Amino acid sequence: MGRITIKDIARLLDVNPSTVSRALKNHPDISEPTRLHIQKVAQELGYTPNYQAIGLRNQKSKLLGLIIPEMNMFFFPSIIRAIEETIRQKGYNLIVLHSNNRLASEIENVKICQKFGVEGVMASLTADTQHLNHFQDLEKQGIPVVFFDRVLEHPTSPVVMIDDIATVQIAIDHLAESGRKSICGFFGNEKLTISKKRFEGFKQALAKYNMELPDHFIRFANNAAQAKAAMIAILDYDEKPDAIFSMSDELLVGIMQAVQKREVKIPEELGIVSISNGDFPNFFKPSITYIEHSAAKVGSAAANLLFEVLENPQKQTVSKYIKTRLRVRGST
Amino acid sequence: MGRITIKDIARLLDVNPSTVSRALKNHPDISEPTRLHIQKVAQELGYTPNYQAIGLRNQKSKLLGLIIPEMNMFFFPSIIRAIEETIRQKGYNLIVLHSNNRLASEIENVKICQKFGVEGVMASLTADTQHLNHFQDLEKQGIPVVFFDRVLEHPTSPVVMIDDIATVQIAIDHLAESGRKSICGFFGNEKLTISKKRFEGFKQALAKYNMELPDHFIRFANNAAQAKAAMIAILDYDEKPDAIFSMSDELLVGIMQAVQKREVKIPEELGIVSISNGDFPNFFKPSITYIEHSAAKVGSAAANLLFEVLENPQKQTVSKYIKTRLRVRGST
DNA sequence: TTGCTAACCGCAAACGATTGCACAATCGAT
DNA sequence: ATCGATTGTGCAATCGTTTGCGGTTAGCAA
Repeated sequence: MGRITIKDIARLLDVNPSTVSRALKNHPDISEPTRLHIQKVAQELGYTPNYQAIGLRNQKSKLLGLIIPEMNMFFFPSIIRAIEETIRQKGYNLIVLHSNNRLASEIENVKICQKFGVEGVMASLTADTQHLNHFQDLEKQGIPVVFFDRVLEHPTSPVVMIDDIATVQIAIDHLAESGRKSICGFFGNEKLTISKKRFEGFKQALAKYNMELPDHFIRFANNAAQAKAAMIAILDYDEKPDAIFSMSDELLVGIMQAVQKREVKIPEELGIVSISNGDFPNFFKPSITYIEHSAAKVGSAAANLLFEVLENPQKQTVSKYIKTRLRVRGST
Repeated sequence: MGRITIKDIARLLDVNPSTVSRALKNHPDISEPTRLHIQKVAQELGYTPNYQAIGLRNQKSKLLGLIIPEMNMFFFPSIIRAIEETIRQKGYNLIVLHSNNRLASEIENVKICQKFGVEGVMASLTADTQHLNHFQDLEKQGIPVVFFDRVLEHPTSPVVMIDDIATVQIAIDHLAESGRKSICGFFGNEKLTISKKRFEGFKQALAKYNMELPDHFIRFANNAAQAKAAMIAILDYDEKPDAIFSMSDELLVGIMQAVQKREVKIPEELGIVSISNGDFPNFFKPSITYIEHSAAKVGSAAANLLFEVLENPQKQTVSKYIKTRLRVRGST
């Protein structure tokens, strides 16, 4: 008792499958009575088009691939939500692949995209990804790729990201203007380009205010637990910072665990600013001042950019920078 | 300059596509030299099997569908991670569909599963889902469905969930044993079966200890913001509870925002217990005591159950209850 | 040489849907 | 009445892969 096919309908109505196909897509060749009749029967039988067959015939799949470095609670749920919403309006669906922070998985995920014949790919890279050879295979086959957030320095494809340098600058400006003089910076995996860039912005911003930057005020952490440990160490030093900059929600969570553990007074003893999607800063008391880095905007921009490339394959598509914005809360 | 197909290889080597196909899958009919040669060439050319064609021919897709009511940060990232990991070992991939808490989207998502020819579906329902007609269409076509977490009372398919009554009992036992006498309960959308069941368990557990339950100590909230508002209202009453039970991480977050805002002393003035996946309780100070409801376990159990049904289509497969466990932290 | 069996490979149909083309029927115009 | 155009439908190939069946060799025994 399998699914109803066009062939089944054709046999039942004693017409040719081609007639059914045309009737179902309102092809003008089919007379109105025939068309309506076929559509009614198809409806009654619960006909559902077979995307595998359609895809094979038309060489498209109505599928896009999304490759993310890991499935965590911080950034990617919002990203996925935004991408889904954007592409569904155009009749596309998403196959989400997580790389578990491993390059080997990422390479495998690209292969999976190929096998399923996705028409385009959006990707955010693992920390270990140092080249894009595996993605070049895709582009050789005419499958466009858009990178977002965790990208490489010189990608061959368009990219969606924030202006890291400027964003960090906003954060440090804010801290400096509110009188902070000794700022400690938390960054993600140091192999990631966004970590490097934000760190670069951090150094530039501090230089602007002639602030010193002791080595132990620069912390690279791969996850919340490492951030927590690093933050505890900092709080146990004699020479304490009077402000913290965090480049992500994940690090912020670790930092705040340490802050709560050591019962540091925020903002009196310590000011805190984080780059954030906007949810986690509200989970703490006081709320954390943040630079809004909207995952939703990144997601929809990536999807729209991908469609641009799909619709104008020849045209050189440029990268897109998402605006960030300071949201002052109670931590500064 | 499209992708390399079996036909391309066959033409190049002047053999029949069937020979290439058999060679690539180590069919014994093909002699070793031929087989090795074909495999080498396929490798060099970067041949990637076309799942659309394979699926069409073999009537399978190597795709499973996952339908979730919404893409939030609380439960579903872990679920997705666990399911992915489980099914990938068997060579399957996942297409994740979110219903945005709308029944219409859920119905559409089922249709999408059909179109893509998924071999099975795992689903968690929206609050508005009151019947499973749309899923019965799937099962009529021989596509098994496994429901998890947000399920209906009498599903026709196997279900993965926790023993709601017993789980809440554990929580209340713990609160009662630590001397709490006046417990306020927070529950999710009241149309959800899990909300109803956990509320039922809550009432039973309180009755066991002869505790009273004023109406305003029962709160149904659809999200963290509603939980926060409700919690603030409770803290502003004259008659305050001495403990809070929360049925999910999402509600816990709202509750804690209110607690922090009103600067309630935890656990002195108020004890808190939540059902939780285990991450969020650590984000607060003190850490929140919770009943561990492992999303990872639910996810892998759902995937394994689905495979059981796929591998033994005739056998009646039974539902599975995931064990929960009390984790005492600082809030009680 | 004949007969027989393996070993190896090709042929062709099939999965479901689409589409260029051919063809039959109808209609209007001359 | 004949021609031409228009309308409506069928035929058949195609997408990439799989697989039952058949056929061609080689090898061996009688």
